[in-house]
Amino acid sequence: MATENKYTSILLAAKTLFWKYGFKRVNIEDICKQASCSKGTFYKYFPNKLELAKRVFDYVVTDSMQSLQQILQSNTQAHDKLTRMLELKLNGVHDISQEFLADFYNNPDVGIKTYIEQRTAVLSAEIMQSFVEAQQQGVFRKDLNIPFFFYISQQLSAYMHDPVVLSFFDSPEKMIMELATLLVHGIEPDTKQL
Amino acid sequence: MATENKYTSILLAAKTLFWKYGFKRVNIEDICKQASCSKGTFYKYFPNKLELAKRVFDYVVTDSMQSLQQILQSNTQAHDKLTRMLELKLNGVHDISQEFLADFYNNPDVGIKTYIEQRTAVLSAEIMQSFVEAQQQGVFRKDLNIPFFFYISQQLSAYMHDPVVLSFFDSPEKMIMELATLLVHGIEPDTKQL
DNA sequence: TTATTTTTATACGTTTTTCGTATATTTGTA
DNA sequence: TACAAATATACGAAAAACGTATAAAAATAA
Repeated sequence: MATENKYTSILLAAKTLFWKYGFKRVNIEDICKQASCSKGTFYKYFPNKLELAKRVFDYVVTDSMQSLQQILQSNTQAHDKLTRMLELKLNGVHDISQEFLADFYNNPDVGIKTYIEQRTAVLSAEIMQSFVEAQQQGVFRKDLNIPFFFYISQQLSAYMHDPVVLSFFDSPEKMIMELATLLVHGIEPDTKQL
Repeated sequence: MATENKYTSILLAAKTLFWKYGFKRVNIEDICKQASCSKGTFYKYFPNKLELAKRVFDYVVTDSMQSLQQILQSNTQAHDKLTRMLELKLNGVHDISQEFLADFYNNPDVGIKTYIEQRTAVLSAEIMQSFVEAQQQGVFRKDLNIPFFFYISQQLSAYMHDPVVLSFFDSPEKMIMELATLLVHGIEPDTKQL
């Protein structure tokens, strides 16, 4: 209970700092300070910073994956699903600090490169599967090219932080709405029927 | 010419990195990389990181001060001036990375604390003087308490990054407009006349 | 071109920071 | 009171950053 909380608070503290400053700019004592724990407690739960980063990475990936599943399986319109998906990327996996990924990825540790590649591959496969299942349930039109759509929506969501793009809208939320509306006209089963 | 450009590019690179990560998280080679120069060139123009930070601090302060002067002396309504002033703080001095200031300020270097205090005192005096002059030119009502108003507007602008406050508005820009409008009703010479 | 200056790349010894471990003390809890 | 968990702190070892020096490369001027 209490240990679970300590563990989680370290995980969350690390996530916050890694997202903000990247991997190599953050040291263990920064994390301890943020998590309000001592160094001893940290090393009780995590062997080192790299392992911590792996678990943070896993945590975020798993968390985002669950959120995505929930969205896809929720009983709402495609438009609403899409809106929430785009919002999810804004705060989730896709928004992983570039520095964090770069630092993490460029680590001389031999295993880390393949680790991320495998983990990412599994995640992509799972996401794709979720889309396929949602498609089978009639969320998207039957002949929609899922991988293509997934790629396009990812590319578009990258623009969400672009100041120039954002300047076209009153708020990021409105941009997301616009984007969702735009995409839905191509994927909504009610509008486009075979 | 070229030396001026190199010097400036280092200054701007340092500003960017300090704003993003704070003082102590950034090292010389990060700055060199960002400024596309070698370590040798860096040490040609700057004796060390602390002196660099001082000059960055000076640069930003001077730059913001000039912008403020321009705004106060521009031929526009008080409302417009105020809007632009609040926007200025959003991107300028007031928005100096908290980490940067904290790191910078907490530096064990003996001189740094008094340095910032003096520099800030001078800046405050100059800003106050600018306000007084603007008041004499009829920008604000004659009996407005300038120091009080300055303090209040600074306090309010601190809220501009508060997510909760921002949630009341569609965009930060709208919040600034609201805030300016709110304040103007108390300071606009046309509305409130003796 | 040649001479001069500027910049780069890199190696280096020194200092500082960070790592990970260990231990005594304090805190919270059956 | 006993026991487990967390803290604070000290420590040596490893890594990173500092600041200097120098030779090669690039840019600039005569």
